[in-house]
Amino acid sequence: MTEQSILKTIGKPLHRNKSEFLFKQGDLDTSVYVVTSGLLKAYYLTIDGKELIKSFIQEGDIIGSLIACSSSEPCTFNLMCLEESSLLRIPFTKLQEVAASNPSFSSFVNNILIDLAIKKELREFEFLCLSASERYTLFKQRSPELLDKITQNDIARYLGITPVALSRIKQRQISKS
Amino acid sequence: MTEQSILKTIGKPLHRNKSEFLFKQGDLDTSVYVVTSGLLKAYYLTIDGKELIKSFIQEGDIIGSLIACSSSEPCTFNLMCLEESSLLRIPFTKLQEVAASNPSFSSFVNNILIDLAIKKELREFEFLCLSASERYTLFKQRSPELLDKITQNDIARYLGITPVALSRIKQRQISKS
DNA sequence: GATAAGAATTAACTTTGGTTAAAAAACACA
DNA sequence: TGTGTTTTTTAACCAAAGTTAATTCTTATC
Repeated sequence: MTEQSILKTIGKPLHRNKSEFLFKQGDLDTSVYVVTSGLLKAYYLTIDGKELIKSFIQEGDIIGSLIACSSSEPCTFNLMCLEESSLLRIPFTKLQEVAASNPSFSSFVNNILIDLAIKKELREFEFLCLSASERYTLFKQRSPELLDKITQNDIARYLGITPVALSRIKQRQISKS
Repeated sequence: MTEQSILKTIGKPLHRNKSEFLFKQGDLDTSVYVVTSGLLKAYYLTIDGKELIKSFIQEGDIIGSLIACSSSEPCTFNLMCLEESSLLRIPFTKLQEVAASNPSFSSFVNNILIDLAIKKELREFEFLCLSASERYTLFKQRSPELLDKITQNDIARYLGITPVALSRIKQRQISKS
């Protein structure tokens, strides 16, 4: 049995329309979601109502609140569909159960965690070492498929700047090339 | 046998003086290091010679280049001692070997990875949602023990700003309180 | 204690990004 | 096609942070 087929066996199929949520900040959701199709965004809402985007989640990606899963605390971010999406919901405990009795599945979970940690390290690198303009260039290179699916507002909020600032950056980049 | 004693069994003890390196950017080091005592910094060096600090590593912490370990690519950062330090060096493959045959050690490794991913997520949150001044306040709250061990220059490079900017932030915080 | 080296502060100036508001452009859909 | 909504751009002004350089403070060492 492949890992993917195990996921299908233990996961419950879910469907959400555009703008619908899987969970919101403060919810207690200890599930992990595998995206079968569609597009989602994970984002923080600050006290003063500002939205900052953690990540975009596409087909094949896996998402969930690590903090909620590992210590049953409330989710610290929102998970919302940018497009109609199909997912599999898998309780984190179920994932641990299967991993405990199946070594190859355990190392599969391990690799997912390593990939996640690497992704977050890369993002740390980008915030530490790159300017907003450089981060935007990198985003265009790495995720060209997202450019026409996501609003510029959302790209800005993913890069950690305001939409106005991103618009200016684009102008600067055009005039300098 | 506890996980800690397994680590001691499979790890080679190492000792480094202040300013010495465990590895440098570009090295191919697929080991993981457990810090027995001392203090280290993991940092990036940009092409134009700027230093940006990923993390400070203290007693009990585990550090290594995830990218190097998981795909045998060169390390993307430097690991240097800020104080004389004792460590255990453990080849990543060895860690995987033991995990493959020992379920409880496997879930131990799993938890380390989850903790790492959570730490990096927190840092992402801070860069996305907080100002430099707020990040500095949080750093003081969370790591008061580091304040007198680390230069302000290094704190600034950890917060993603210049030492000059941090000095200004301190002034502003004093005059506003 | 004197001297040198490194760390932190301060100042002046520049660049980048935030804020607010208005205008233009793109999009949705009745 | 027309109307309303959302997105993007532009402008003006302000705040935060980078850069460079000079100065002061600290620390280490002889």
